[in-house]
Amino acid sequence: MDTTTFSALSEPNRLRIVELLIHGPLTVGDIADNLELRQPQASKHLRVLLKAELVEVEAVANRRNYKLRLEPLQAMDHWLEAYRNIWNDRFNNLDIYLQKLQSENKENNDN
Amino acid sequence: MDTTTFSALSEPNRLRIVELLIHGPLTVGDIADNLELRQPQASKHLRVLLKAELVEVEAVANRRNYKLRLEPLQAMDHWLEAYRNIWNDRFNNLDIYLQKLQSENKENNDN
DNA sequence: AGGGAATATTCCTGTCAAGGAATATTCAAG
DNA sequence: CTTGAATATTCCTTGACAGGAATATTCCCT
Repeated sequence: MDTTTFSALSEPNRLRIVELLIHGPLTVGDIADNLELRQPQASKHLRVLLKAELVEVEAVANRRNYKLRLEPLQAMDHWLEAYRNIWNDRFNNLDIYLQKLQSENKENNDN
Repeated sequence: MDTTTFSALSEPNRLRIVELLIHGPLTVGDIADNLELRQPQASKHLRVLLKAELVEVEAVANRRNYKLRLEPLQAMDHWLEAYRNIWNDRFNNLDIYLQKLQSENKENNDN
């Protein structure tokens, strides 16, 4: 897992940008307006997201359409899998434990 | 989604600590040895992970056993869900497209 | 060609984080 | 109660990063 993804998302405004772009590509100005950022800061944050490959640009005339890239998020998802296994196991163990309790309880009632 | 989790994991050594603790609780010294960190740096990184609630401590005598906490990772997993939906949709669309191509091809062969 | 809109870049400044080195704290054992 | 092991904390220095303000760039339109 590459820390650049985490690094890019550790800045609140950049996280908000990523969350905003989930609905579709947006222009720098639109992003700045939506998040109440000044245009230069929006540009700067987008440049970081670009280097982290969390975003891609399409230039159309004067404007730049920034679009979300899913690959780094998929990598995160894949990285999480090892941990997901842990909490799933724990859930399963709890489940088995409860079933065991229940069957023991049934036996007691049968006596 | 809280940026403190991303922030904590954006430091390579801290990420390595989290990846190391997946196998079970470890002592500060063990962590430092495993990752070839100096003890004070290990302590400092653990303090950050502690504040981010990615880790918890159990003091036993002289030592401190640091143990992974899954909640922030579960939160990340939950946050990713919105994006997972996107790439699943895309996969489904591609799948449907391929099925459509296949059935059209069959029709052509039938003619 | 010139003006204005959209965006990027630069410069400056303040803040924060990380590593190194040294020191403080806490605990068990003799 | 002293020593040594394990850990935390402090101080210092350095580098990265974010925001503000100003400016540069690129493009369309007339």
